[in-house]
Amino acid sequence: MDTTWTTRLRDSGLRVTRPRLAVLDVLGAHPHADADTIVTAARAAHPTLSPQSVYGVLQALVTAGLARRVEPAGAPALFELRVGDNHHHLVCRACGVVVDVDCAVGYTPCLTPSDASGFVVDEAEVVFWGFCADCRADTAESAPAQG
Amino acid sequence: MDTTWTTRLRDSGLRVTRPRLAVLDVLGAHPHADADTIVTAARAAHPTLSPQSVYGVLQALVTAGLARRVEPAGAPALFELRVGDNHHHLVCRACGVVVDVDCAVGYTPCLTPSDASGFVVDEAEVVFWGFCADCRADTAESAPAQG
DNA sequence: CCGTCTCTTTTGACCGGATCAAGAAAAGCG
DNA sequence: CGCTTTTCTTGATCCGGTCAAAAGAGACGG
Repeated sequence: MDTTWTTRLRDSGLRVTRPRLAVLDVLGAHPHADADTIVTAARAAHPTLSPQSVYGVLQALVTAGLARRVEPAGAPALFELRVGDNHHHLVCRACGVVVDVDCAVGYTPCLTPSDASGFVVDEAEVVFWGFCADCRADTAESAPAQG
Repeated sequence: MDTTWTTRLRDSGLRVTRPRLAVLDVLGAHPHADADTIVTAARAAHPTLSPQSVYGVLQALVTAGLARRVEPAGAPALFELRVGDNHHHLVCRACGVVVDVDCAVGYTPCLTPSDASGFVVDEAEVVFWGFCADCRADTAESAPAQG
């Protein structure tokens, strides 16, 4: 995979460095990792890696279009490598786990709001909130009824 | 309006206090205000109001279902009074202005992801990102092409 | 293969938004 | 009016993330 990442970094005009390869490798293994998780996991490959370096790497990757930043409300930012496809996220209110989902109707039904109010919309970000199978079982007796 | 708020607070089991009425009044005038804006504006009616008090009031309102908290990525949390209807938001990447939009198809087309992966979904949060009419005019020559 | 330049990483301080905890004040009720 | 409970105030604290300067490593030319 390092070969692939090397190519992709070069194609994006970015230098190939150990911190970047380490972060990319972690993102490949953890599809929705937050910065702290990335730091911890990436240190397996690069023990002296600092949190700030990871922030720098992530920002470079996002700017280059190699990674995408997702910020669920009330949670630290997550990073993922799947870019370019219009997929969305399913977030568990209890454990915070994030799962990718394709848009409900196949193409992009939500990309056109009923009234754009003069806006030029370039992205529709959809977050489905709920409870995953595991947490639903755990909290079956005290499920909050919302909305 | 105070009369209405008084009734709604009582109906929700909350005591009627000046800070709460002040915050509700501000939310009525600013449909998508952040905490800082609320503090500043509410001080017109209650000069000694502290930021922490506003946070407390907002949390109480959200818990009681009188207000809703919205957290666009990269921006401080916003609060709005429109609750219960399944409306979404249009956010300008340049100036940050937020506009309400009804869901594209009238009812809730996005509430059912194609594959829920065992999740029980209770809310679909949709954020449309783009540029508002004013900012589109301002940045017409350097519009970023994304996605 | 080495020197040089530029981009990255590292280190450290710093910032804003938000939360937590304890005492003072006010709302609600009899 | 006085009591009880909720709420507001005050202050400290936490966390994720950013900013700036200096050390280090990648990439290109010789």
